[in-house]
Amino acid sequence: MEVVSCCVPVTEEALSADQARDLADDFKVLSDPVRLRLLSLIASVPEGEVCACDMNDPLERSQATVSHHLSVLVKSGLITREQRGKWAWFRIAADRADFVRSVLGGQPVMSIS
Amino acid sequence: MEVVSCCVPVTEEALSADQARDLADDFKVLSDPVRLRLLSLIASVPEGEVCACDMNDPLERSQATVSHHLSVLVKSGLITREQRGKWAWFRIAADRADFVRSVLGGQPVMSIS
DNA sequence: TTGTCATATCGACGTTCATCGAATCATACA
DNA sequence: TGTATGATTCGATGAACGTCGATATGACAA
Repeated sequence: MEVVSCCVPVTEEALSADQARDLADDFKVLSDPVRLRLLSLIASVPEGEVCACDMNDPLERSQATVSHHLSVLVKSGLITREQRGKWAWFRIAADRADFVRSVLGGQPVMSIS
Repeated sequence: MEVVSCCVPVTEEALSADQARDLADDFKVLSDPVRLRLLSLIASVPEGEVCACDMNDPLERSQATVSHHLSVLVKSGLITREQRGKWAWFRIAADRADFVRSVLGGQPVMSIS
């Protein structure tokens, strides 16, 4: 990083419009309280996975709404979905566990992408 | 952390409804591409601060829109505003510089709050 | 005071999105 | 097959929010 004036800039270069749009989309996934609670619910169980059937009641939302938010989380890559028999099981994506921990727990971590 | 089963949970406890709402509000600030570009613009200049008058053209938004987003960023505590003469100058809040760097640049950082 | 310029606020509009009931799809079991 | 149950998709509705033109505010200059 080249310092051309009195201060060291916080970042090296400004974001392009495309970069900003992609980054904003990432944050949009995390900007809904129901999605954060779903993420948190899955992240906190010792078994490492939760059945969709166990996520309706605690969140006080309809089954359709919970299913919608779960699909957004799956699409974003933060959680994975596995069908076993007639139940769907969800777990934190292995490669995003550190990131999820930081988002939910406030511990040091790596960047969003 | 107590491990009661086969695996170590990603997080210790699930979020409450209130915690989730507060956290979602934080992420909402970052979920708009114009706000991310403003943040990025301010963070990338060696001088450490940018006049509002220099942020309309590059973003291709009206003066009213840019002003609106700047006020959202100020309200969130990510940037500060200083009036000097008839110009308003904005800089990254000193205590959030590390966080902003991580959001924009993808380097290791601390949590959002 | 008067005028001009920079910025913030107001009011309105359109889009996005969270939500839910209903319909549909998929799986298990009789 | 047929029925029951879990889960997703569809369609509609209302709220939140990004956007901008117009207006207001506040500061400097003449």
